[in-house]
Amino acid sequence: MTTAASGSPETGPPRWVLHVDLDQFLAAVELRRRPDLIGTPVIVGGNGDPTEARKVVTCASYEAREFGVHAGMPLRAAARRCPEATFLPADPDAYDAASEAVMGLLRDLGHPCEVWGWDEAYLGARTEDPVELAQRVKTLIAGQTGLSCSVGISDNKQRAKVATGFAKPDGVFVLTDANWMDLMAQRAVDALWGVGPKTTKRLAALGITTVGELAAADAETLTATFGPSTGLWILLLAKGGGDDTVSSQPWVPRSRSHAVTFPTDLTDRDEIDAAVTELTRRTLEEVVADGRVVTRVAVTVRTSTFYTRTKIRKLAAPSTETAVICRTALAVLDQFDLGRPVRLLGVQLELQPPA
DNA sequence: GCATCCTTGGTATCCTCC
DNA sequence: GATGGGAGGATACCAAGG
Repeated sequence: MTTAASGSPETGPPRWVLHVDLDQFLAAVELRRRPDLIGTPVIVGGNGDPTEARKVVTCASYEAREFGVHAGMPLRAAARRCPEATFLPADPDAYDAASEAVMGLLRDLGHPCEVWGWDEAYLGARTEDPVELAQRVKTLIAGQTGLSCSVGISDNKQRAKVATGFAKPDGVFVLTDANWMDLMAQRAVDALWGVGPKTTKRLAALGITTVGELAAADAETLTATFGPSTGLWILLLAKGGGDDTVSSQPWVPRSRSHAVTFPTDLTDRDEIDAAVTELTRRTLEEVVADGRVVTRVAVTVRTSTFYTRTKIRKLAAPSTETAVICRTALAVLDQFDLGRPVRLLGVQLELQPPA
């Protein structure tokens, strides 16, 4: 190791950020209980029926990806590309359990551990040998759970996440100031974590298409285009910077929501009302089970033309009362012009911070 | 009493990620 | 010709209040 991570005191080992990412997580959990499918294309999504309309791929095994199948693709399209694949329904309980087993192992390592969803976590560690730690993590997870993971190593979360991309599958990769520009300068800006298709397009309008060009861009131009916060943030990302905090504090959700895309569009107002009421009740039950209290109620409507809008209303006072919250949801729904068939309805409950 | 500036709260939308 | 579901942060705009 030639380059020390930042943030270390004058004495003691440097501080590193390790991004641990489970490989093809949902598919891997399925393969663990269906070893006969190892080495074959497996596609997880919907209810496991590849002819099901309006459902998409949640996770594709590496073998399925070779056919061009990827997350977010309609199941029917996936079936056309890879008819020999095994299609499996999503099993959230199994993924919850597998994820918790892995995160428990990571927390027990004694380093700050920040969990990011089902299949990712960051470790903050002071060590002279982060690669050894990464290998130890991989061995531990594989031995205890049978799951493989990749580990990206850097001095901040964003760059560690990019490093994981170089590590996949089942590898370890170190990305620091020493090799950042060599590896990233010629890549398109959307190689940066946090730069998506919209930002890529707006940057292209400024004549910026690569990470190197973005890193050399004028800060004032960027802030004028993207605002003071986002403009400086993407400039920092391009230079290899990012957020170097790793917190073990448990994640506290700010909201809870559910949405459904209907197999056929709804046109009957009573049916629409009933669907919003059902979504509200289901979401509220989960909120109450978590001991949380609702402050605002949002309703999302997507019409048959894919026109999607959200409206939101603050409650007169924080509440967990079903009648109050359902009434509010229906009142918000009432603000929409429901002249077109409804494809999707969603309800989001915003929550009071816990005391 | 009126105009102006600043702050804050509320809402809507955009963008990104897994 | 097809576009799921869940979540969070940033930005923009408007209205109200000081």
